[in-house]
Amino acid sequence: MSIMRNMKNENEAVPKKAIKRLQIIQAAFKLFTENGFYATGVDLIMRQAGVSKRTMYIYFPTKNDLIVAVLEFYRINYERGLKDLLARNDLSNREKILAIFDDAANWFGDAQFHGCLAVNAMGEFAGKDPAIEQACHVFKAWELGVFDKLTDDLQVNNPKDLAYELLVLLEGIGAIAQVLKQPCPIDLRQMVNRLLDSHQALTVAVWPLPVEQTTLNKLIPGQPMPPIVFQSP
Amino acid sequence: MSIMRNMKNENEAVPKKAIKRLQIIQAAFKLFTENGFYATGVDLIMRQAGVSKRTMYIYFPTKNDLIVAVLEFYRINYERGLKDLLARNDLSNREKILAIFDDAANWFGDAQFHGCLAVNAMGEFAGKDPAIEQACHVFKAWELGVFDKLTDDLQVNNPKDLAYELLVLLEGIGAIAQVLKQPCPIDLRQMVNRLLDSHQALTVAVWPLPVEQTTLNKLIPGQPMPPIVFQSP
DNA sequence: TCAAAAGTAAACCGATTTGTTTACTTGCTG
DNA sequence: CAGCAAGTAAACAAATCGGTTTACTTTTGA
Repeated sequence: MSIMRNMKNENEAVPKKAIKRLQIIQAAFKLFTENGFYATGVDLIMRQAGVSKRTMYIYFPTKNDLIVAVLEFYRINYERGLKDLLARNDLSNREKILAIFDDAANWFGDAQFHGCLAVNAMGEFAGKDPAIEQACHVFKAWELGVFDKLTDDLQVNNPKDLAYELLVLLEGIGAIAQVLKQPCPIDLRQMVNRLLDSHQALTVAVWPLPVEQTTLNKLIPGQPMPPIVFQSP
Repeated sequence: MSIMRNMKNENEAVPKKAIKRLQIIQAAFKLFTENGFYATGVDLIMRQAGVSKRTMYIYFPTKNDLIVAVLEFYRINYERGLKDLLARNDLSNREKILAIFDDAANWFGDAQFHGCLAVNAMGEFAGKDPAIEQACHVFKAWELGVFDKLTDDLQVNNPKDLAYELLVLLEGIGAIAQVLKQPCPIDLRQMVNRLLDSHQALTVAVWPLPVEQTTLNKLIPGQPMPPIVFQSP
């Protein structure tokens, strides 16, 4: 069970007032994910949530308000799912990054995977509802921020760039999985490892032997060489 | 002007019968791209196409039939835009790949960029209309095929994997651009080059200096070393 | 205990949706 | 030039949309 599919039911221990609100959001989240936003009517949402339409419109005066709340829930749910992993101190940052991709690959491989909700929302509301656009932006910026925190104390020259490129991989894998609906044919861990290596170490492929020592010396004059990493071709 | 935004007007020299059809498809393509599928009504499409509703429903019995035709047009339009580039014999395959990403970066950087139409369509119709799903699948499989052709006579171990990973980059960059609406902060050519290098050459990062010649020799015992490539860190 | 708060169920509203039909006009071609 | 194919414009239909309102019931807390 991947993080994003694991919707924890902590409806207890929460102010009772907020329970109804959460019921609505969770039902709407499921329906929006599976059927899209425009295609999901409010009548169906209220029926699935077990809530009257009047109550719904007290908590969310418009459907778009509900959509914004669902996108915030989407992010908070993901954040909570990652919390334990990110807090572990027995894992290196590289291992945490790899774990994120392992989990994502598991999620994307689900036949029920319908793509990133924020991307889908942009496809339907870009240029039409600023609040929804903003919520999508916040989600994606948060994702980038997760990788930022994991790369900034890594020994790399441009941790921000590395974080962005990791997000590129994550989004790319997801988008393709959403459309092709086939198991990802590549070794994702290997791809991530290679990306990390290419940032963490000065990478040089050599041919033919013998390589002159002077060639290696002038790669980055005056700078210490980064760690040695071997990669299979 | 990127390939995907350049909608050639070859309405002349085409059977007059098909002109109306193309008018409808082009208008629908623009509206679906900018406003989404569900949110775009057929009345607006027919008005923008300068065509009566009756004519529209003769060419496309249902709105979803039109959507399928638009997705096919989306692919054919892209294919035609790439044709000249792919046919050039003064460019290496690596240069053609880089040119595709240059063009895509230009396209994604447009403030009017609304993401890949096939991905957006899946977000709205996944699990609801098999014909639309199929059209999206065909589009993405075609994109993968373009990279397949460009990598299979490259000197790499797993050209299919490389092609898939190139598509991952393309999709990832696009999805992030769609949501964040910010200029891509990374050096895309460098990222692509590094990916190609990592497949084309045995890559090894070295530290610390001096590196012993024997270290290099034992990388892959008995196998010839691949070509030398220097990459900036 | 009792009144306010919060919830339900369902009718209702006007606007909009896809899709159909009718009456009329244009344009090509034998 | 006659006639048919193909087009337009607009009214129309049935369903559904987001959202409101009304009448009634349940829950809750001082």
